[in-house]
Amino acid sequence: MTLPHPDTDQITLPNVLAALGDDTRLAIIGCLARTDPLEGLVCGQFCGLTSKTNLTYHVAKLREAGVVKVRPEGTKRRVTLRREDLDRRFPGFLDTVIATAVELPQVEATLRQLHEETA
Amino acid sequence: MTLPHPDTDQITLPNVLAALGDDTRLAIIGCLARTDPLEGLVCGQFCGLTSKTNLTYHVAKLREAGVVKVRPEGTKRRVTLRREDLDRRFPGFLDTVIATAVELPQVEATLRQLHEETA
DNA sequence: GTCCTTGTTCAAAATTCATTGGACAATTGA
DNA sequence: TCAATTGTCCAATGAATTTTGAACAAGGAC
Repeated sequence: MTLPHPDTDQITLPNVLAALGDDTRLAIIGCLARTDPLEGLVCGQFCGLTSKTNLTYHVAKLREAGVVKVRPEGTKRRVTLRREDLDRRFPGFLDTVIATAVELPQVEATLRQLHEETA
Repeated sequence: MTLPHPDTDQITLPNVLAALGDDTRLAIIGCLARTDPLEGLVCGQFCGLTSKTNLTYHVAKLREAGVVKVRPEGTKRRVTLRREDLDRRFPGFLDTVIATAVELPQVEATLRQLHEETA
């Protein structure tokens, strides 16, 4: 089962801005920006941010806006940033957002948690 | 009576994104981006977008987020983009937003209306 | 097969946001 | 002073968003 994603040229700025104008979702982006772009993260790794159910909701918002790609892997969902697509559509935009998003306290906390679990 | 504006370093990305993630407010930004940066526009000139009361609400949102400056001029309110402040805080961000915002249909319509009135 | 993990779905509740209308304040101009 | 212009304030409504919990599905490990 593949999830619906907008084509590159169907990504609109109002949608992207609305998707990013939320603390939880901005934190998700910040986390993704600080991990291997190809690897991404699976939903469960954001559990420090909010509940499982709520993550489903927020990740779907980001996916529908065209900000992230969600690829099923068994029972997991691998989430990656659509960097190239966003760069082509709104050159420079993602970089400036990321530059600030990576420093959000929620992002620090979530990533620290992940590191501890890995160790 | 001067209206409260956040200092440059108090402008936060979550607030700015939330402020811009709305069609009416994005249209206001688009209109401002296509007018003399020093002149700006007065609230009434956005009346094509929505009601007078509603404009007060949206312009206040933009002001509180640090996106625009609102300067009283008699009974009018002159609205200008805080270009330098936003550029210093999030380099490149405003440019990419504007590049898309200026082409919104609502912006075209509103500016056409203004031109007709002037003529 | 049976558990465990991961995430979804659904309906409900809570919260936030956007919009409206009426009354009003401030300034300008006649 | 009087009227017109411009915009604010307030309370209420409507709409959209976010959050929650319980039940469920799909896949992996055993």
